[in-house]
Amino acid sequence: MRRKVTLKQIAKELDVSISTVSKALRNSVEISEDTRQKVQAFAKLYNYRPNNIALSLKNRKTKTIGIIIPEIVHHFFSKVITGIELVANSRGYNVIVGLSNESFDKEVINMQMLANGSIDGFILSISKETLQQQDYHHFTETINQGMPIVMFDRVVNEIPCDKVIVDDVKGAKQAVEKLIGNGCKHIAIITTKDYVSVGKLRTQGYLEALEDHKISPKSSLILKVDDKLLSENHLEALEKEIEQLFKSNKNIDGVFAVNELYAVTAMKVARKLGLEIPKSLQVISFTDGVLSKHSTPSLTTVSQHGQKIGEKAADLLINRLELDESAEEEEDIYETVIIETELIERESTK
Amino acid sequence: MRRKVTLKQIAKELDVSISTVSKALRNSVEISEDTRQKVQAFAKLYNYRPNNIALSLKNRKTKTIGIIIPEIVHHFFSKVITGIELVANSRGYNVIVGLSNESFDKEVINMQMLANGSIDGFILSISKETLQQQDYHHFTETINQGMPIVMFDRVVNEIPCDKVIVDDVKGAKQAVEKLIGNGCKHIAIITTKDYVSVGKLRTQGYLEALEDHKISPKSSLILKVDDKLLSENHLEALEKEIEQLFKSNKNIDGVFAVNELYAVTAMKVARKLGLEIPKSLQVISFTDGVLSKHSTPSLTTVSQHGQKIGEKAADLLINRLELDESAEEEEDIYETVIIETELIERESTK
DNA sequence: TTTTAACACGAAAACGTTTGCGTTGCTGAA
DNA sequence: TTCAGCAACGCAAACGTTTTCGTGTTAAAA
Repeated sequence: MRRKVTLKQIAKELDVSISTVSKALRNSVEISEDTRQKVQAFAKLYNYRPNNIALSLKNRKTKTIGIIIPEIVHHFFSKVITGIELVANSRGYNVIVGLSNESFDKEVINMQMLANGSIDGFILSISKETLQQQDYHHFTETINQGMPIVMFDRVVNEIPCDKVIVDDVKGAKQAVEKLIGNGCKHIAIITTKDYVSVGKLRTQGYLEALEDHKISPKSSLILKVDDKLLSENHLEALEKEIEQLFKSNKNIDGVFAVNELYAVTAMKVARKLGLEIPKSLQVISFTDGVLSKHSTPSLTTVSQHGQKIGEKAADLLINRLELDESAEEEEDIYETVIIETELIERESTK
Repeated sequence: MRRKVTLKQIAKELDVSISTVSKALRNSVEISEDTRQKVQAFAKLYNYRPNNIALSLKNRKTKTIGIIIPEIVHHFFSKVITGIELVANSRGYNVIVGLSNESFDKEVINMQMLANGSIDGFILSISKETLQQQDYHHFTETINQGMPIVMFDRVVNEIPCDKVIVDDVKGAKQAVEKLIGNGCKHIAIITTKDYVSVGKLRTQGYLEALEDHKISPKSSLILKVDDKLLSENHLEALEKEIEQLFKSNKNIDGVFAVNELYAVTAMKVARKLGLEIPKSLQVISFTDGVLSKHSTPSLTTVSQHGQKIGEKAADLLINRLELDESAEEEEDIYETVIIETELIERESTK
């Protein structure tokens, strides 16, 4: 087993100085053609690669991006990561992942673990607990220390950083308008509690669509599900809540759900109650994931283009990183990019 | 904006040497109570954290694990990452992710990017292209350089490293035996081409189960789907193939699919052909993901316990890393851990 | 022959730590 | 008074790079 070879070892072996080796490998004109070739041949033979850590220390940049997300077993987030990784890699960056597991503490700890030199900047989506507690000091602190952050999807406006979001209001509105256009008169929404910003915004879109079409919203048609029910272990409880919704509102002919799980569960319950989809009940869901495509009937969804979000976020971050480099003067002008949603029609609507 | 503070700055500010600061912060007895407190107070005030990169360089270890997987938008792989991240974090390690996208070249490049000092060891699952080309030099080379690798799920025996796998043969066999026990007489399998090791093994389990029950396998009941059809864009082609299978074998009463997508697609086709599940057709799938849980009917599956696989892999790797440390003498005894599969019964079987 | 310039290379600093060891200054004992 | 011994601290090396600034040699120009 031969350990990784260093400049020093090459230098010793060839009886030249470390600097000569370094320069020879970087094709410096200072080095004679002769030694240059000797060094390069030797380096290739021993498969020399510069030590990344040493470079990071010297350059004071790691060419690594830190990602903090609530969970990874989630179609949307993994799509975003795919996008980030794609552009990061093509621009010579690595990607290091931390999971907050929707917990404030883990979010803070994860950020601290990474902020001490391991990475050049963050791309993150805020955990629910953090949103609930509204404690954002760990974000502002890292930003103050000169480490840029790009937030996506779950963002908060107060924090000075670039953001990539979808227009949740607009996307939801379009979905509900689709239902209205398809003849639905009594449209229910299955959403989350309000502290989840995206849930709140999608609810707002729902309300705006109704309002625009002179339909007065009924609070009994708005089901705000507790987040605990999102975990896969509380399916029955979720089903119960939704069943209750249908039973106390027999005339529901359209459902807008803020995520796939709510939608497929609603379809399941509806089918149990004898409703036919899309004949007597039409369903649209936010978030275009695997479930939508393969459920029966397949779901009409509002696609968020997770991968595109990731790509854009990575581009924003790397741009800022490499801009800092040249013009050390940082303009505190932050961008908020809105990725357009897209209504993907499938079998759950007419 | 105050940049990250270093030992040097603290030293200068307090008019002591760098070593004094370092020792004071680490509570060395060499330092007087007085200065120790002064230093610690100052450090806390300025929120000093040792620079990870500098530590990595000095200690020649990064406390970071590199993961290379074919894709991340995949329930199984993201579950594995969750597991890895869980134990890695609890043991003080970070996790850096590279996606091979099932490509040999990207796998090699990704490994090279990380192997140059950025990480202490790899956890990986081999890309399909690599399996097809059977070119494993990048694995053996990194191992030769003293960087341990743990492989999971898609492994190859020739490579000297720890491995975490599920018993694909046994899992598949149990599934098929379940179908047989439930009265199925004509059981089809929908699998992949043989170079995908897990596909091959699961097929083997299928055959063994049949053999054990004196059922002679019929080649017409074995559908080996081309991988290209796994990508979400070739759904119709996949459906066609499966439809063909059903049409040329009208008596099929059981289907064992090596992944969820094949299974739900099979159910979809079957339903279209007028087959009732599970009455006239029972379906079991390998890989317990989101689809299984939420499809209609929900799928009976062979769960691989992805998270547990990740946890075990991380433990193996970190154990080896921290063993190297003390007893530099490495025993080349590698472990292959088998995570038991579990048959999760749902609505697609009687 | 002497000066100059090009050429080829080496020494050393720097990035931020940790740590073994050397160096002060002082106290107490001989 | 002298010296051992201790307390408290600083020096310097090391991790592996890159890069600036020498420095020595040689050949060409004066």
